[in-house]
Amino acid sequence: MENETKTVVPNFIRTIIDEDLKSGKHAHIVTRFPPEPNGYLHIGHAKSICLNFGLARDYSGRCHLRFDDTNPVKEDVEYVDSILEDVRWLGWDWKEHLYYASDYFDQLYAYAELLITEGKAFVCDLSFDELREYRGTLTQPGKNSPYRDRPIAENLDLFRRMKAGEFPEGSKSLRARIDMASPNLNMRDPVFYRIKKTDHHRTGDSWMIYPMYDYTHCISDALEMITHSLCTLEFEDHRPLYDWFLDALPVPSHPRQIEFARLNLSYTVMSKRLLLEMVKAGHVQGWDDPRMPTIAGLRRRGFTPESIREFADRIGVAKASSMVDYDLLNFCLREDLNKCALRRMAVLDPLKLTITNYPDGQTEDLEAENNPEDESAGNRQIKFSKHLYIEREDFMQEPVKGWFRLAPGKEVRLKHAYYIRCNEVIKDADGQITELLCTYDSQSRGGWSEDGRKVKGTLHWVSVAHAVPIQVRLYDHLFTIPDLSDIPEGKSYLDYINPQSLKINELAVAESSLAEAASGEKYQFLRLGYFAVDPDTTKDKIVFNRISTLRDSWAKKQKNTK
RNA sequence: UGGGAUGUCGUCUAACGGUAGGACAGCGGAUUCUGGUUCCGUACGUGGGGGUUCAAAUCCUCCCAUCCCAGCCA
Repeated sequence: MENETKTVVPNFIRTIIDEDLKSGKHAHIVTRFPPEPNGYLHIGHAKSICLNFGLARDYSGRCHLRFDDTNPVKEDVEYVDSILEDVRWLGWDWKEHLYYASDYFDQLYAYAELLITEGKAFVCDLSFDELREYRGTLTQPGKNSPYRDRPIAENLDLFRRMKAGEFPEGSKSLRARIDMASPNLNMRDPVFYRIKKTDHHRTGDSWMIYPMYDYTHCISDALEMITHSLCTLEFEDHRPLYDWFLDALPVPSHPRQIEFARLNLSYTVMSKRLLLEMVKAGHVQGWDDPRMPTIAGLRRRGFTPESIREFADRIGVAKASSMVDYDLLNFCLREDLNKCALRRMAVLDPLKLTITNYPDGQTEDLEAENNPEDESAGNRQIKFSKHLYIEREDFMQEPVKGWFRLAPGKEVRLKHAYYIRCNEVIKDADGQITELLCTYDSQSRGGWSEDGRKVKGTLHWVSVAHAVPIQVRLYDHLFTIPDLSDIPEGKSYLDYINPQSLKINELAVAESSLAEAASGEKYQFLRLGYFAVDPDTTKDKIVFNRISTLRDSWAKKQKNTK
């Protein structure tokens, strides 16, 4: 990755960093990616990961990976593990800079006592409902809590007893003394410690109280000497609080929070809550279902880390909410795989084709390049014989204008093999085409002839005797509409799940070299698309996921003329 | 209707007072043993009204639209 020499496109965050470096405010930058381990990472997180780690790389700074694990009720080690794996898989290295907010619990607690001592925080006995009432509304100011002016000593005592587990959950909270009349609700004496008698996945049962995000995040950033703390737009309103805590405490630094727009991708959802729902309700088969926008899903589908990083670069970063076209992701995938995926032949919807003038029982080995974009990928042998399969779609009884695939009387090239001409069409009682009888030109071995004859159509094919049956999973968008944030009243995103998002093809056959295909390998099936071997693959059944199709200008043309 | 933010080709994103550029998508063409790739060409945009200025996407002003905020979630 260090070799990626690309022209960096400017953005507002780089502008800020450039200024901070130039002015001497910072000698080097420190960023961080701070996931909460309460779900799997998705491509929206990938944007943030690539942003933070990418900035650190480009500016020779560093990027921390820090788990924001302050709510044991929602968090789990399963998620910690998956996040670690996903970030690593994406190609990033946090080196020794792996942190957990829970590592700061002691320091955080000490700071809280300090805030109390300085009269900047108080223990409040208001219940959830009362608190909501006292908070006021968007247009009306809130009211001071009756406990707001408790003596410092009492606050301290109560807080210590909260810590000791003397009070039930919800009965007390620690709040900052700021301003109940603030137009910013976050500043209306926000709660920043609550009682939760839940075991934490790292600290076990040692804590009865847990600090909240607004308090924890800014201090964690400060302790780690983060210079630029990047987060999404919805935290803009929290920045005053971020700054308030840091101003109120003797922290070693005061990072700058900068907000950017989160990624929205067309035809999918990007909320952990919704994704979790999809998993739980069985609309998909798990977090790593190849239709999911999760890193795990994309990985299983066959997307490469390179393509996702490229995608993250290309979408850029700005403050305006936006929705990125899924086609850009496809483009990045194709761009990457075109360079490195080995070419193979497979037929998804086989139609039998017999070469009548080819010797019975003969088999030939034909030479085929593995990748026209990369000579070093070498060649392989493919088996040719009298009986073949071609794609049913590649034959048309009565060809339309512009058709240059197979049709009665027409000559086409079988890729890497021979020119053939179709002489006869065999149908069953229902009129279904069951077989094509063709003749081949033995002089065109390798798919080329000396006479300069123009044969425009080239088909992929598989020898019947050597065909390896495969299962192919064809995917489409998870949802039927591009913008899931724009759902009419009374409808749910569930109403827009695409029932066609997965089609399983059991008819497909592949050339013999694919018999040993191993999980995770990616190929281009000639003229069909990019495919990855799914982990469901067993010795008896090879399973391929279609990652994406190839561009298809013929299909496009047909669509346009209709 | 309080506060915070944002409006640039269909989409994403540059331009920071001086020719509105790039990418994806689109369209057209060339090359091609993948109707792939590659290459070339082409169309398309500053939310609106006022103002400042020789000059405005950029500065001022009014308006409009969209997004976020009333968890002891992050």
